[in-house]
Amino acid sequence: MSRMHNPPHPGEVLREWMPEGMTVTEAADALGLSRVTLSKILNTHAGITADTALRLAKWLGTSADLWIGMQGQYDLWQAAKKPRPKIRSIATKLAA
Amino acid sequence: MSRMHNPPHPGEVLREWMPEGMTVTEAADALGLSRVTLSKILNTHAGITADTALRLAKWLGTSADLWIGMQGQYDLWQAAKKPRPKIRSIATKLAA
DNA sequence: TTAAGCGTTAATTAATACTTTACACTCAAT
DNA sequence: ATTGAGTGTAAAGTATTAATTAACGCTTAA
Repeated sequence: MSRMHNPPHPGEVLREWMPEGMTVTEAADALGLSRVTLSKILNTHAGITADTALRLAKWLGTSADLWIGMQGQYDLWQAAKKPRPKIRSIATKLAA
Repeated sequence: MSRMHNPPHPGEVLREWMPEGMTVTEAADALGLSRVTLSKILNTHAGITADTALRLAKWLGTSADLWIGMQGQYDLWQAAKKPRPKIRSIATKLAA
């Protein structure tokens, strides 16, 4: 099976997980990140690192996997948009 | 459920996928990467980027997901070893 | 003994995450 | 109307990391 298309930036999803009424400033403090860094993530201007995924997991009680996986899907989708040299499948070669 | 522990570096796994008798030089050519870059990956001295994952997928006929996911698990595991400030779970806070 | 293949290093370039500082904006409360 | 909190964003600096090419020394097979 192939993959979801146009996967969301993890920041968009994180938005939904943010506790009601909690400010970005408070959340950044809770996570031990700067306000700027968290703001960038929430506004899709920075990605989730493994370290950040672990912080989110602790904070929200999710798996770290969820966040790192989301970032991976997003990265893949973005990368797929860019040009890349044609690569011959090994199967094609073996069949030849 | 939690996650596999000590997940392999993607390079180790890639080793197993390398077609019998194919040289590193040939594989690097097929992937459009330099020999140095592929060698580093295979010897666990560099990671798999989204771009590289897409190349491997094309070449080997796997999903790109497989490779990016493996890298994510590896990164997570490595990051988990490093010290990180204690983070209070939101659940704890809500319970308070 | 040559040539191929390999691992590795070095030097360089390019992204990208993170920090702090700073500025301008909105909005609610006084 | 002015303050203050919260926000988004930009700039400047640090650090990490993936990629390149060039080069070296090693091993192995022809």
